[in-house]
Amino acid sequence: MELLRIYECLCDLTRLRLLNVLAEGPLCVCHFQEVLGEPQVKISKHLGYLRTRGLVTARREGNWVIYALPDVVDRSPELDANLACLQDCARENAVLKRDTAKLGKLDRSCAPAAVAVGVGKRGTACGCRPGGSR
Amino acid sequence: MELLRIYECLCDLTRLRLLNVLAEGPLCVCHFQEVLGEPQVKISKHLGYLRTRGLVTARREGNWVIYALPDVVDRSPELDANLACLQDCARENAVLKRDTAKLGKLDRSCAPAAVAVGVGKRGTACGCRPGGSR
DNA sequence: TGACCATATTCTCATAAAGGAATGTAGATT
DNA sequence: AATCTACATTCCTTTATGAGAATATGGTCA
Repeated sequence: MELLRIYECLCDLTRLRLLNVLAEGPLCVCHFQEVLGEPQVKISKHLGYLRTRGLVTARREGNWVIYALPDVVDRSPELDANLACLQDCARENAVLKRDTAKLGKLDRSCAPAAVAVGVGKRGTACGCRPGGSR
Repeated sequence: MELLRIYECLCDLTRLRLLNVLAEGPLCVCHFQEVLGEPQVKISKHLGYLRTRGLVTARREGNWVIYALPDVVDRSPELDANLACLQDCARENAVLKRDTAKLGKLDRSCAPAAVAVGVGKRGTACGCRPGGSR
């Protein structure tokens, strides 16, 4: 039951926050770390969880990995409905709103737009400094 | 976070089926048993789970207990949105559709409509025979 | 090649959740 | 009072889930 898999993805706070942030556009792992303020393992594992269940996609871009929601045409009706519902609910939710606000204040140096402009070629370090990997 | 509690309720198949059936109207436990084809403990425990989290209400009616979705005015926006979303998704889901169809074929002798008509007074056994409690 | 950066995986532990058997309970019937 | 019916709870076992520390991987840069 695909619907059930969707809800299993939604029933954890960290994953809810990840999906909420992703609704604003694709993002790399280090920016998730910064926005959520959670350690790298945690972020990475939950992104992996979402990925294996088809709730997000991932592509490598130089040193970092960009996660995104599936293209609208690729979404099942259930997924589409639930992502929309989550968006609705997020507007009344303190935690999710705070994350979204925090995201807005970042200069997303490794967001796909920036990457497309050539950051990938020059390969300067990613803009965010959540304290590094360890 | 209330939204999270909702998703925690939705991330189990049995509970999903219970809520889906409840969308058709209030129902007693023995009818849930019959529609889902699951043992009494399982049904009862999951209804308890939903109840403590405010996803359903329960009232005693003679020998049996009638469960229902909260009145629309009592629902949080999040709950309302997600119940509506579930309804949408249910229309494309084999298991949920089958449950709903099976429910339609029951004569719900202990449904509140019937109870209001006086079955409670006479107290004949409930229409369903899922094999009894043990 | 070797250092480095961003990310993923493995191991381990603690906690939670689901299922079933057996038993308890509230209210109705006789 | 004894019994029955519908439902809830307790106890136990099994399985799943989440978290963190440590380590590995894939790609980049000097």
